[in-house]
Parts: sequence; structure tokens; C-alpha cells
Amino acid sequence: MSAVSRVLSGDPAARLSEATRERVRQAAVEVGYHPNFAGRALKLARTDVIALIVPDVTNALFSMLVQGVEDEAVARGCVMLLARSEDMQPGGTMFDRLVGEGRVDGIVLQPRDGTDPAELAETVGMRAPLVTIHQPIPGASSVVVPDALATRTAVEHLASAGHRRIGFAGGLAASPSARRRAEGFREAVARAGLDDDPALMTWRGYQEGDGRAAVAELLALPEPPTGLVVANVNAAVGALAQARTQGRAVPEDLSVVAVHDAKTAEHTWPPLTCVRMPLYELGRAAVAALFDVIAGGPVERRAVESPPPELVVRESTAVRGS
Amino acid sequence: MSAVSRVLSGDPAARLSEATRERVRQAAVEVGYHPNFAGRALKLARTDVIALIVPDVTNALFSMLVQGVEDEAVARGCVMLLARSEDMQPGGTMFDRLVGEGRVDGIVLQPRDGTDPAELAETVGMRAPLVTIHQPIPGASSVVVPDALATRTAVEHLASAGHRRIGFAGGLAASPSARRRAEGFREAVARAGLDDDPALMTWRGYQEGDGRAAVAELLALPEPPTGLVVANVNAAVGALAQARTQGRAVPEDLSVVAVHDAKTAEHTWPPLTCVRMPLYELGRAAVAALFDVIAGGPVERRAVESPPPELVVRESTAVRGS
DNA sequence: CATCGATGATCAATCGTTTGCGCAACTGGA
DNA sequence: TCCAGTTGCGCAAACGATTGATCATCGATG
Repeated sequence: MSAVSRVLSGDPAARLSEATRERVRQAAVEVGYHPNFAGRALKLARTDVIALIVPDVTNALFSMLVQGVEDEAVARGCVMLLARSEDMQPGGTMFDRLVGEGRVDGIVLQPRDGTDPAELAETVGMRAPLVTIHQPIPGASSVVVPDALATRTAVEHLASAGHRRIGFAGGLAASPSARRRAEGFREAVARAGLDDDPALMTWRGYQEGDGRAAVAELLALPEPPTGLVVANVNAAVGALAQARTQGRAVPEDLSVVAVHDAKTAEHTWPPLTCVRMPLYELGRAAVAALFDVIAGGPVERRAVESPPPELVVRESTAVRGS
Repeated sequence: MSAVSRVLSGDPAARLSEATRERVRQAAVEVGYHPNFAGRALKLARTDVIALIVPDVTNALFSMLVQGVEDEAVARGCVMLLARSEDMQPGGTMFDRLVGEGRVDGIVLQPRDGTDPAELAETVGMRAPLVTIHQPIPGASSVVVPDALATRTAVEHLASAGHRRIGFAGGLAASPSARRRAEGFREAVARAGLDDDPALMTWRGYQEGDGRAAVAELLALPEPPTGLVVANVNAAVGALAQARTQGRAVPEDLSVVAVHDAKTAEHTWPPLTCVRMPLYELGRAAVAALFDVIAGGPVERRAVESPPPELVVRESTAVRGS
């Protein structure tokens, strides 16, 4: 048993020849022996399980993220536990068990949009290694994507198509990712010398219905925008629907660009022009950061810079006046 | 320690008064004590972890299923491990570890479309409690949704709108779920006395590109169909795109109904008429079946009959000739 | 007073792996 | 021949929870 354990652990300090190691490996395969997970976990105080906690799995962006997290976990010999239900969220009973019982080595957490970071940090309690995505919380490492660059890219595309009044359908005002996107928007508007009217910026949120409300608000302006940057593809879908409801043609009356790309954007009516963000890479980077935390590294704020946001032109944008 | 363990386990045979039990519970909360997961797992030979293994998380239908699986697992005091990457699929290294090391109490497995059931059963090896969804494999329990009823519902909708030549864009011919859908289609066509032309049935698969290919094939017929039942919402998205590419208007030239509903279907161009299937309930039923297997129950083939498939009329279908 | 049942406290064995350590055998070099 | 290094083998302790069993105490009843 001693030798078997040393060989299967790949322990370099074990006093065993390579020939013996190979013999042991062969024997283990032949009898179908696998070490017992619970025995190992108990002795090593480690489960090789990473949890991904998200507020929602219906979000069109979820699939890329989850693939990134899983691939990085598996590449490091771990498996991924997915948590979406209410009980599994911070503050829930099962979350408490997950953390308190030592079921996972660490957690990648996507906070709910609009969550108060200090409050969340208190709820989570730093009882397990933690990395948040999209939004930092005090005391935890975090990884984000370059939101500002994304909205900047979107504005530049619309500006180059001749749009001077560009609306912004943003996330909730309290949301850090929403603020980063707004910052990029403002910067690009200023840089391009576009119409800098505060009424062109809305803060409804990332859901489909939020996109609808934003468009309703913007189209009610005395001088409505001819271009629109929507801070999230879910909301953009709602924006399209609302424009249609109000008899506005996209892209003829209103050109729309969404931050984040997703499979769904290819099939909207019309297909959405998007800024593709590195969500798969975000997932991988979050797990890498988590391993650094587990290894005792310092709290860090990281951003995924590569691949950079990429404009994907489809059919929701056109040159103004066309 | 002994009393603490008995109380927190909720052991009814323990000789402890309710007052003592309450005192122990309070004390545990106060000192933040949680039993150690690995210690328990080792002693009990059980991890309270259920694995959900799927071939794909980008499928628009995935989110309902995963919510059902997770909610049922959590309701039973378990957590859900998600496995999508290649290494985690049956035959992969991590799959072998998952099963061989006793990391999960059981597995809900969605086989890849077109997988040979006998081959898969051999690969999996019945080394852990297993339930498959959509497709049975020898020796394992399975749960399916009423595919035949779905396609029947779709045909009936088209027939009542005046369509006499209805095409069928099916899954792969080897796929059990595809065959069930085809069966429902044939039955409804026969029952309604519609044009029973074998050339109206295609077997390309469930992917978007497959839907495109099916439509190309059907529109090439000397007498193309005026109505189309697509056996999957992903393929339906492709079908819509292909019709457009070939200058056919939906629903005027071709009415399209898809099996399965998803958020994405509301936003297609035009919004898809679908038959909503009980995927959330499928997830829950699969976990319930898995617990029966774990408890030593017999191998069973189950179907989720409630809620029944429901027609959701959107804008991809119209009365023939309109 | 003696007996019985309920209850609290305590102990030890078990679950399966890991790992430090000691002993023994073998090999090669001085 | 002696010494040192390498390697194989085996042992025991540790990780933390569970659970059967034993002993002691208390209260109620005959």
C-alpha cells in the first residue's frame, strides 16, 4: 500500500526505481485500483474540487465562462462543482455547508449584479479561497474583462458610421462592470467629439426587460439617438424588440451594438453587431487566480487583456442615413 | 464529539433528549463548527455529490435541464458537479477518476447524439449508479421526455393551418430521441391524412448546420413542403437562416415549428413557434431516478409526462396561403 | 430499598490514504 | 573487507467522523 500510494501520487521523493514504479502502475491498472477519494481528501485536507457559483445559467454568456472554468480546473487535475440555486448562493444553507465542511478547495464567484461588495464580503466571510469575476469585493482577488475598451470599440464603430448622437443602455448604476462600460462610453464619446448629452445614458440593468425600458426612455427624447450601445447582449435583445414595438427599424432608424457576443446574437432579428469579450479566457484566468490564492498568493485585481475585445459586425448597424 | 456527531446527523436512534440536542446545535452554531466533509465521506462511503455529464453547454436547452438537476440534488442535500469537457466524458481520464475514486454518489449522463448505446454502456462499465437522459443504454435506468407527442403536436398545428405537405428535419437516424420524434411525426401525418412522402423526412441531426442542410434538401424537392417540423430548436435556428438564404419567407412560404422551446426562440428572426418540453422536470426526474438506483431499486425506463408538451405559437407559422 | 428505563459521557475501532522512519539487502568503489 | 548509497519493504501514526458498547447517574415505580 505504501509503495502504491507513493507511485500513484507521483511522489518524487519516494525511494523507488523507475522500473518498480512502472510495475506498480501496471498492477494498479490491471486490478482497476483507484485511490479512495475520501481517504485522500481526509489526509491531504484537499478535495481537488473547485466551485463555480453563478446567479444565473440562462444568461447567454454563461456557456463560455463555464467552459473556461472547467477546462482550467480539469487541466489542473480538479473537477468543477456548479452552483446556481438560491440555497447555493452566498448566505444560503448549502453555501454555508460547502464552505464550512471543506467540500471545495476554492470558489469562483460571479456576484449578482447590483450586489453590495462590502455586504457580500461579509456574507462570504473569507472562509475559503475565493476569486470573484466581473466585480471585486473587499479582501478577495478578482478578475475582470476590459469593459471600457469594449464600449469604446462600440462607440468608435458607430461614430465611424456617422452617428453623432449615440445612446447608452447601461447596467445598474451600482454595478462596477456597468461603471467600467459607462466610462469607456464617455471617453469614446469625448474623444470622437460626439454629442455629450447626459440624457443619452440610461442605467436600467442587464436583463432583456431592462433593454426594452432603456430604448423606450431614449426614443422618448426630443432628439432620440440614431446609434445605441447596449452594455450586455441580453439587454440588446430586449432593445431590438422594443425598437420594433415602437416602429423603429434597426439598423435604419437605430443602429445597435451590444457588448459581449453570444451564439444567440447571430440569430436575432436582425443579427446583432457585437463586441466579443474574452469570457472563456475569463473563466480560465479566474481559476488560475484561484490557484494562486490557494497557494498563499496575495489578493490581486486582474484583468483579461487577451484576446482583446473584437468587433463582430452583423446586421444591426449601418451607416447613418442609409 | 460523539454527541455532536449524533445530533448533527439527525440520528433518531441516539439516546439524547431534545433539550440536549438543541443545546448541541446551538453550540455548533456558536463556534461555527461544521463536520469535516472528507471524514464523513470516508466513514459513510458517500460524498453527497451528483455528477451531471453533458456533451455541450452551448445548447440552448441546457439551462433548464441543469436547473432541474441542481434543484433536485440540493433538495436532497447533495451538490451537483458539472462535467462537459472531453476528459470528463465517458472514456476520458477524468471520468475514470470520477468513477473509480468514489468522488460522486451517482451520475446523470446525457449521451452524445448518435452514440452507440451498447458501446457507451461498455465504456461506462456500470461502476457507479447511473441514469441516462434522452437515450437509454443497456443496464442503466433512463428518463426521457415525450418526443412523439411533441412532434405530433407540431404536425397538428401545421395541419390545422392548412398545410398538406409537411417536412421533417430530424436528428441523426441512429438517435433514439430522433426516432421517437419521427414516430410521432409519422403518426400525426397518417392520422391527419397528410401527404405521406418519404422524401419529406430528413435525418441530418440536431445542430444548427444540420437544420440548414435539411432545409436545403427539402426545398430542392420538386414539390417542397409548405410546413416544417424541426426536431430541435438549435436546428430550427439553422433552418430559418437557410430559408432566408434561399429567398423563402417564413412563415409565408414555409411555416416552421420546432421541438423544444428556449429563451433564444423568442428572439429569432422571426420568433419561433415551438413545442415546449419539460426539460426542468426531466432534470429533476433524472435525479429522483438516480436516488432510486442508489437505494438499490431496479433498472427502469421512465418518461416525464407532466407537464405535457405545450405549443407556443410565435411568428414562424401561419395559415397556408396567407 | 431494589430494580428498571432513560439519558449523558466516554472509549475504541473503523473507514483508506499518506508519509516519516527503520531495517535489510544489494551494489559499487576504495 | 568495509563503507556508503540506493532501493524495497513494512510499520505506525495521523487525518476527522461515525457508531456500537459500556459505565454511571438519575428519576420513577413497585
